[in-house]
Amino acid sequence: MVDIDPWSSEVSTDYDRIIQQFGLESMPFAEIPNPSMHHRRGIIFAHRDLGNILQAQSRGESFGVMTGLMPSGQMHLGHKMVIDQVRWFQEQGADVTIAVADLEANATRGYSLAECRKVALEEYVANYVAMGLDPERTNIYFQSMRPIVQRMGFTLGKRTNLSEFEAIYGFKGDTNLAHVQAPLVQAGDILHPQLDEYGGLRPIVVPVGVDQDPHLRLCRGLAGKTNWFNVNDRKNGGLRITVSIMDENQSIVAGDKATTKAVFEQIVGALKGLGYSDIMADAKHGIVDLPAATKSDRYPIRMALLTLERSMGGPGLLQPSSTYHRFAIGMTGGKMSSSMPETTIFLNEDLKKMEKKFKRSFSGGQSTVEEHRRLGGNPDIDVAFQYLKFFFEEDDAALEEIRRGYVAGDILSGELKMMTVDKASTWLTELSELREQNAHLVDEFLADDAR
RNA sequence: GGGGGUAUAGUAUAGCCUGGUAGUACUACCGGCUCCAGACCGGUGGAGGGGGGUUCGAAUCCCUCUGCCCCCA
Repeated sequence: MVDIDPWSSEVSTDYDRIIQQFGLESMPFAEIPNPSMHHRRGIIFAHRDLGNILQAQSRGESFGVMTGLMPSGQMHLGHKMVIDQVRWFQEQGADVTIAVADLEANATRGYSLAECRKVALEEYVANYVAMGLDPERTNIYFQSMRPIVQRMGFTLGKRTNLSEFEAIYGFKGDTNLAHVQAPLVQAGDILHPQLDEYGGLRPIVVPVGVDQDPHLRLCRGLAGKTNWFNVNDRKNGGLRITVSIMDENQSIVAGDKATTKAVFEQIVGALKGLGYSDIMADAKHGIVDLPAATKSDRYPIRMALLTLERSMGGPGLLQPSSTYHRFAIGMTGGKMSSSMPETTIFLNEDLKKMEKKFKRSFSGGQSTVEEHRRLGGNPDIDVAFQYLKFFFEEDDAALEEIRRGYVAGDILSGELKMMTVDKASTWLTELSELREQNAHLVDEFLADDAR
């Protein structure tokens, strides 16, 4: 995990470094249809394989968005950011799957499953309802009630080992094994929506903060290792498909010569459907070349091969896509953390408490009025401004006007705080009303196996 | 299977040997300063894992359970 220095005004370079370090891709802002506030403001700054999602969407094919919740503690603004993104994907046509990590909360935090359920419904789902997710296309399930995710975690565990966990998570000999199981079950959570019973093969995107990337890297690695067919760049241009022979599929894809030949005929058959005229299959060397294929062809090719793999009895799992958002600064200027209530605002926060928190929040103002008028404030480190930017001011022009006013010294820090408090009050009040009004919908969000 | 260590406030820790007011730092909260916050100054909260024993009195000594750490096999 990379520490993100909240004091730094050179935030963008930090995030550039993260993109480098984590091997992420920058957000292709120009290609995002109907960009949200988070996209426009660069809050969502990177992704992995988002192209899969965008391609599926532009072709009118199905795609999904996945997230999870730990049913402990209260929902706060940090959670809102993720749900806003989930809702955006839903508005773009995604189906939504939400995992309640009750097994994990039970094993690592000592909550009973009954408590988990209560917290999940009353604290989390109630807010999802209020934040406008569509119950028709949202499925919330409990890990404990969907055994397939545990089974998948078990199976996927074959593709990794303790050394990798040590490297990714810093686990050591003293690590409780419940913490070792959790990421595997989580991989099951992320991948299982692709199963035929849960919507079938389609790209799934997981919006997260960068601190969650290790989970996704693991999950992508695990999924990739189960694939029977590889798609790689070909030296002379185009793409090359090779067959990955392992214990599980040896008898199916690599028996005698006749079997191998038949497999390659099937690969060619699957690719023909995509309209390539030049398919160079070489069963003897175990390769199929597509000289004319381009980078953007990877996705349809991959999907065709996964479909073929499934028809042959393989798991046919597509690596999940992901997007990465910046973290909002904590109220006190440091990190926002649910274990430190003074650093964030809860979605059911009392308005007076909220106001108090803003009044106490770190500012980017100067020491005296005179200095402030002369030098202006620094919105990059000013909590009130950052909260308008991340959460409460949807209007870009209005936000920019406030920013200019603050930088110019026309708006004092105290004034900016009051503006933010007003906005936050309105939002929290509306959210609370919506929670009440729509409480009856909570049940409709639950998957059949969660009722 | 055997042996050793450890458990103190939200966090990090002192005190235990030699029983007698649980101390410190950060955090939190309140006040001052400040347009506000921070910094700074002043103040206020909050704690010995569970059970049992010894004792007038136990964080401290003993037993035990539980959690965590380590060593040997």
